[in-house]
Amino acid sequence: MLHLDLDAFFAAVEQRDKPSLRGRPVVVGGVGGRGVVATASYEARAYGARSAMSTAEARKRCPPGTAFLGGRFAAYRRTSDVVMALLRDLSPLVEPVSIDEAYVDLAAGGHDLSVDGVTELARGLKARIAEATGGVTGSVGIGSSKLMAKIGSDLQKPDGLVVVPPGSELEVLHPLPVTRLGGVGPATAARLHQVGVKTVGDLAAKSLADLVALAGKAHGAGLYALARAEDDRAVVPDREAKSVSHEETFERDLTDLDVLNREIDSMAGRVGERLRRTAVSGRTVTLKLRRYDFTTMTRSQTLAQPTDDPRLIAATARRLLAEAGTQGGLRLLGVGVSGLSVFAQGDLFAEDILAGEGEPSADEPADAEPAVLAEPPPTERLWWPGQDVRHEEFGAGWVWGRGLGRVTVRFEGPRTAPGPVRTLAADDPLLQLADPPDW
DNA sequence: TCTGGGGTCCTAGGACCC
DNA sequence: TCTGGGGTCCTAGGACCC
Repeated sequence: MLHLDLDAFFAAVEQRDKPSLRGRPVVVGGVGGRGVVATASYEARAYGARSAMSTAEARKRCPPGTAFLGGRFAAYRRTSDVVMALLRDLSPLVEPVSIDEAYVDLAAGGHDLSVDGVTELARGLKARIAEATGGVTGSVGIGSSKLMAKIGSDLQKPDGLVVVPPGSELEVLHPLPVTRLGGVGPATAARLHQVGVKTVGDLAAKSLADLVALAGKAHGAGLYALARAEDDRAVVPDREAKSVSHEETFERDLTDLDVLNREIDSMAGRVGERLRRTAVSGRTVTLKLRRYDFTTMTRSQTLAQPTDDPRLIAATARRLLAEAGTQGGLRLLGVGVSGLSVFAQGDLFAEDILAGEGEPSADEPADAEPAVLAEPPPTERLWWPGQDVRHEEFGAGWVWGRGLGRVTVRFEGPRTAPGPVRTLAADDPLLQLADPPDW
């Protein structure tokens, strides 16, 4: 198993693209009054800037001339894609953990798995990454499991390369602080320290029953196994998303319900757009709120049918906010959808709910009547339920598979104008189903 | 000018069902 | 005529990760 972790990734991309930033402290993250640091370059870390620190604190620590940047995620995404493609040249089993981190199952790539073999392979990979990205470096760890690969990549940052030879796992693992294990955060670390556990070796001396009592059933059993370097977690290349959400911390706490409701509409719009882009819908709408005193709560409601309709998501979230109240002011609101499935049921149904529940027109812009901006293009494609079809592939329509012998085509206007829904029978000529699958 | 934003997984209680 | 027992779904919160 190989683990790759790109070094100070966002800051490294900025330094690559802006030569004037090279060799200087760079901090990427929120630059507003309530921002936090996403990535600090190694030069900025020398002054004590760290990820997750408030940007205000980082400004105090870093000298004049430090660059504080808001971040250019499209550039980071492009660079990440280049790196992930290099990893996929090594093996079909690549699991991106985040934009700057991935596991690679080298065994599935048919490589020489000797220590010398994988060391050479990693050297070549690092060189290709630096070349293809214009100088972004990564730290590589290789071992007999995800655990050991990740521990290895962490051992020699930045620009590191550590191979943990099979058989030496416990030797490497046991002297390390427990906090190096994934899943041991501040809360678990504090509890472990209370019972005298500081290193992974200390952890390995605890009984399974002790750890389950301390950390719960699943977590306790997980710690027990990791302390023994027992880890058979597989590389999973394509994880399906389980939820989609958007949240926002305001520059100043907000109290006005009208203002907050407009924020909800905007966030529901973004969530709905992302659901549609990935051709999924969800049944559970969750409102997250953080009050003036940083207390955080969630309120959720599960609908009878999955939806991707921003209006229904917003109406549900608004109701949850009205029930929760805004007393004292809110510093954050978030809107999320979970319980995802691959088909969109019932935008007609959603219309019914919106129309049937009180003040619909008060919530709706005056020009809400759906606009058909374009007829569907003459199709040369076969569509069937469940098929993943991208917007640009067929112009103005969206296709949703329902698996019930019909296909819903949604005609989309500009981003702000949801279109009507037309349900087509399986034999509708629009679909040109030459060879209908067995629905 | 304390404390982001996007996620995942787990736990626990109550409702409900057979 | 003391108190069953699983299973699933829903909701809320917490811990954790990058």
